[in-house]
Formats: sequence, C-alpha cells, structure tokens
Amino acid sequence: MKISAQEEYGLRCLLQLASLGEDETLTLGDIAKKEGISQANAGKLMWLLNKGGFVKATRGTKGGYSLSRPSKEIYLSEVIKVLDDDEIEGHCESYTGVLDSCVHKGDCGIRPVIIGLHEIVQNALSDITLAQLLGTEKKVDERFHRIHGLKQVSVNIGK
Amino acid sequence: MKISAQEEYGLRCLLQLASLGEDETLTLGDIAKKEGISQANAGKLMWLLNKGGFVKATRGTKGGYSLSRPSKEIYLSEVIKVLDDDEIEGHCESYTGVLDSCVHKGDCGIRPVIIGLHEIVQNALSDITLAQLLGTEKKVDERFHRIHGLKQVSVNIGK
DNA sequence: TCTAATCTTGACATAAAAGTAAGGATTTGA
DNA sequence: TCAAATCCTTACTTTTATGTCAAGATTAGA
Repeated sequence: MKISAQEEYGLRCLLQLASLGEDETLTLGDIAKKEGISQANAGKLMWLLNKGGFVKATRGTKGGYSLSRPSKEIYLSEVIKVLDDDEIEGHCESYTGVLDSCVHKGDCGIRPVIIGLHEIVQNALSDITLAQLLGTEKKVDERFHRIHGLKQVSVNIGK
Repeated sequence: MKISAQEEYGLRCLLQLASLGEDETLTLGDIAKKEGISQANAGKLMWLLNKGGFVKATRGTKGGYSLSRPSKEIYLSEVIKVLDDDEIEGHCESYTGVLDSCVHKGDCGIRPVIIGLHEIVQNALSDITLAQLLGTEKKVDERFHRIHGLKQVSVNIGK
C-alpha cells in the first residue's frame, strides 16, 4: 500500500502548474528542472496528465503546459486514478495465483477489505483539491489534519 | 496506491491459519494448495510472516505453521507493515528524482499529503483484526463498514 | 516560407518486484 | 542411527514498473 513513483512525481508536476499565475505556462524543461527529474520523464508524466484532462498543452515556440481548469476543481482522487491506472474492479480477476480464477470464489472475507481500503483512500483523496496543497508545509499539514481529524475523533468516540 | 501482491497473498495465507482450530497446523503444501500459489512462493511469504512474529513454525515430520497469538490480537496494520516493508520515514530520501536529495527541501506541500495518506490507511487498518475477517463476505463487509461508517458520517456532518 | 522551440508518440533500456529452484537444517519416528 | 517430512535460506529467473531515447508533429515568429 504505497504511493507509486508515477503518482508522486505526477502530482508534483501538477502542483508546479497549480502554483502559476494567470496566463503563465511551464515547458517540459521548466518542469523537469523544478522537480529534479529528466525532461523525458516529465514528458511522459505530462502526457498522462494531459490524457487525463488535467492539463492543456500548446506546442511550438512559446508553448507549454497549464492547468485545464482551476486548481480548486481538481481533486486528488481523480489525479491518482489517472496516474496509477487504478481499477479496483478487476482486482479479483488479477490476483488469482497460478489458477484461472481466484480461489476465493463465491464467498471471500478478503474482498471487502481490499475494496473497503480502496474506498477509504479514495474518500480521503476526494476531500482534497490541488488548491489546498499550495501553501507552506505547515499550512498544508494543518488543513490536511483538520479535514481528517473529524474522522479520527469520531472513531475514538465510537469505540 | 495499490495493495501489492505480497500484501494480498501474505494476508490470505495468514487468514488460512486464523481459520484453524486449536492445535491444528498447516504445511507449506497445504497453504499453497488452498491459496492457489506455488509452494515456493508460500514459503517466502510464510518466512516473512514468521520473521514478523505472526506465525510460529515447527520443522520435521508433523511440522507446520500456526498463528503465534490469537487472531483477535493481530491487527492488519502490523501485518501490512511487515509484508510491504513499509517505511514512510525514508520517503523524502528516496523520491529524489535524479538529484541527491528531494528538491522540496525545507518547505514542501506534498509531504503532508503523503504522510497524511499513510496515516489514514494505517489508521483504518489498525481498527481491524484477523479475527474480524473470518466470517462470510457479507458479515465481513458489514463489520468493515460499521467501523468506517462513523468516519464517513462525521465528515459529511462536518462539511 | 523557413527555422527554432515545443509537445507527442512509440520503441527501447534499466531497475525493482515477484516468483522459482535447490540445497541445507531440523525434527519425528521407526 | 537413519530416513522421511518439513521448514529455512540464498541465489537465480521472470515479469512488471520506471525511465530514456529518437523521430515526428505543431506552432510562433522572422
């Protein structure tokens, strides 16, 4: 249950765009430099993000990337889905061991855990927009914990 | 943000042991067969789980594996940590791109997200024991959602 | 129209994760 | 004491994810 490299760097690239002013753009070279990755790698990530509809690109001199909509309207849950090519649907068809289908046919105590976990993560991510990640570390951390603090508290009470 | 193969199969093997009666054990061959994986693979997973202190193994004829403590006392958070070799600590040292250290030195809006997400997942997992995963799919699903339903509700209220 | 700057795309190389194999170590029971 | 059954450990192979490269396509501006 780790974040993948593609998720991490893709999100970072997107945040670079989110921090731009109106009408500003960044080229692949800019992004690569700012995130300390190769231009080729940045290119691939931006291509994914473009396909996912988060950024728009213009080619040619004076070209570059910018967000395709305001950072307030881009939720982490969507971004992660695109970057990690996330499909919980096919899970039970892919983890079959050496067999043709999962051995836990019909009734399975693990499936709800896998799916439930996925829900929890998606849920947490769907509360957060790119815009909320722009401040300083301290501010972002506070925001993040304010959002999820509620969950924490209620569980403790519930116990 | 996916569950790894090692996490999935490791957890399943552990559940096989959790479903045993008192004084029963399973050999690698048994476990492999029940989960539809190779014996070699089961061996590796059980070795990890043994190192992690979740199971005890006895060698020789009549040997096999059993849980090292009651399934009520084994939390998913611990199991996952062992199976995925989960270390959020070193995160900022490993995702450095081509550089020696992460470009987001000092102040970083992404770190709290990565760490926060990790917290959320760990938190969800630390509410669940192996014992709670033993029933039928329906029951397990209900249990899972009863635990996390609270979180969901409070967030909606909070909004 | 031409050139330089830029994104796009698919093929390729490299690194990491997953899975396999084989020989060694330990235990039971004859 | 010996043999069979079992776990343990390390090295290797295969598969998957990551990252790179090079040629192509598009645009702005001279």
